[in-house]
Amino acid sequence: MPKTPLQLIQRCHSTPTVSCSQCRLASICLPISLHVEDVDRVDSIIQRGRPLQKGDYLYHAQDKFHAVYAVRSGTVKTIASTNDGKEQVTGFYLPGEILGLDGVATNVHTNSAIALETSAVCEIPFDKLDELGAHIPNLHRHMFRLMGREIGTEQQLITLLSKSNADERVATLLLSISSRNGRRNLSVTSFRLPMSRADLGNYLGLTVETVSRTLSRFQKQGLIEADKKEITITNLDALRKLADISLFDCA
Amino acid sequence: MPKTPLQLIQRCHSTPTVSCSQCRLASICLPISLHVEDVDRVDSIIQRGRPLQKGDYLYHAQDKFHAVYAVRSGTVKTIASTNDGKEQVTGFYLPGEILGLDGVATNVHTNSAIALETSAVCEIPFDKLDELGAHIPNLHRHMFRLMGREIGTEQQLITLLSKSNADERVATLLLSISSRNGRRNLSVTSFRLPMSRADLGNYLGLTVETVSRTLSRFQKQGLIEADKKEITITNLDALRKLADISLFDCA
DNA sequence: CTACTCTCTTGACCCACATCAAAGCCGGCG
DNA sequence: CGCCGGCTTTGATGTGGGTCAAGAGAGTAG
Repeated sequence: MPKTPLQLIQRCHSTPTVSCSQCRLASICLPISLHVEDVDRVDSIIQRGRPLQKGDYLYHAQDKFHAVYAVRSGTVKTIASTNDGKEQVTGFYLPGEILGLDGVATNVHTNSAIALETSAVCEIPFDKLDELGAHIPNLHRHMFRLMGREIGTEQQLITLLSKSNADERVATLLLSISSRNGRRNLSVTSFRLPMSRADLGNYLGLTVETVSRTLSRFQKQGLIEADKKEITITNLDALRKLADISLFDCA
Repeated sequence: MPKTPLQLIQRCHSTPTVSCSQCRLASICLPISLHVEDVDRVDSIIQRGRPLQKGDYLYHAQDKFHAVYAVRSGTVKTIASTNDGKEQVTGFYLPGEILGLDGVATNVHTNSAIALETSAVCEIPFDKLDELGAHIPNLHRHMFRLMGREIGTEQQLITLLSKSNADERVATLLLSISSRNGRRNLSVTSFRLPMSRADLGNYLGLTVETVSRTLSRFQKQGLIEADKKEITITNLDALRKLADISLFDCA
């Protein structure tokens, strides 16, 4: 039975076509191959969620956990709240990425997920996915990889927060967003930062002011051009030299 | 078929007896019940590793991933190295805890694991565990919980690193180690910090000096008594008030 | 016993980033 | 149009914790 190379589906996903009417799990997750009929089986349990507007909650902390979510378009952030009311942005999720894996441990979401802009999200019931795994041998391993990747990403963020200064943090995040947009190795590349300076700062453990200042300085130094949320990386090598820790580049 | 309540095995684990000659997975992981024969099946794939001396590596970063490890006695730390040679302590693992889940995503460990003192560790081949899951329905879900817990723990550390000052960080860690030692709600409790001040600081994103100063001040304020690595919490409530973020208390 | 090393503690100083403050920019709406 | 509220930028000032330096213990080897 022929395998479905990921490349194909992924291309379909990054430039959506009519035929790609449903999210395809295989295209969202890590690069392994599934049998064609398995891809279909997996896809059949995926629900297309209603579109999210900016500020809409996908789920709240304390909600019962029943599904993970794949971002089709737009951007979603996850935040965790501490006892004393502080909020920590724990992740940004771009198209093709999976969120909602918090909650697997306790069956309750520990984060809230909020759309940063108009977004489309697919819902993947976790129990059904788990059941399907009994018939599709690779699927469980696949899900483990998914969670393992989340662990890896978080460890890199921990290192970043623990060991880096403001320049390194901001540079790292710019490179991360850029490469997750598929602009991995272009020497000059521009993209949109979908989140506010406040969200950026919160995620990176910095204040709004520091983020803003750092971006301004990067611009003066000719590393980037920044117009509000539109960013152009003009000196990739210099930016890379700043960001010794590569966030999200693991897999 | 009767279920094996976790309580029983766990008690066996925390005060090892002759009959508990092998680590029992069920006793190490999250509180779910397995059928008795399933517990045996799972245990049958577990290898008892050779004892580790202080400073010994359990595995190195870049090693091929083939197993996760359960700490039976002693303490193990995991560290991640950045491109430019900095090292980040990503976790401390006490008896009954599982490490090695980094590497699930890429089949290569991204951390190194090092014994902080003489330690005994069991090796659980991941592939075999995964295979067993086909016969033991709960097992896969169990492993998901395990990884989900790791994700939760890391998110709490991220919040701690991003939002807290030195006092909060140190207080949080003390409470975490204390409760993981089983001294959860005793108003006066003492325990041993198995890691050096340097490791503590590295983990918490602080310098050795700051850790030392903070502990000294806690002592002056009557929150704790500290004699080198021996710690006694003398004012639990005050310490709790400092540490708004509860590390490792999720599950 | 001394000498050496490693870890921990304490003090003095300094700097990166937080905080406080103010002004610019932009979109929405009456 | 002009007003208002949110987001961003920039400047001025303050401070928590990093850095540097010097001892103090404690363990180990000789």
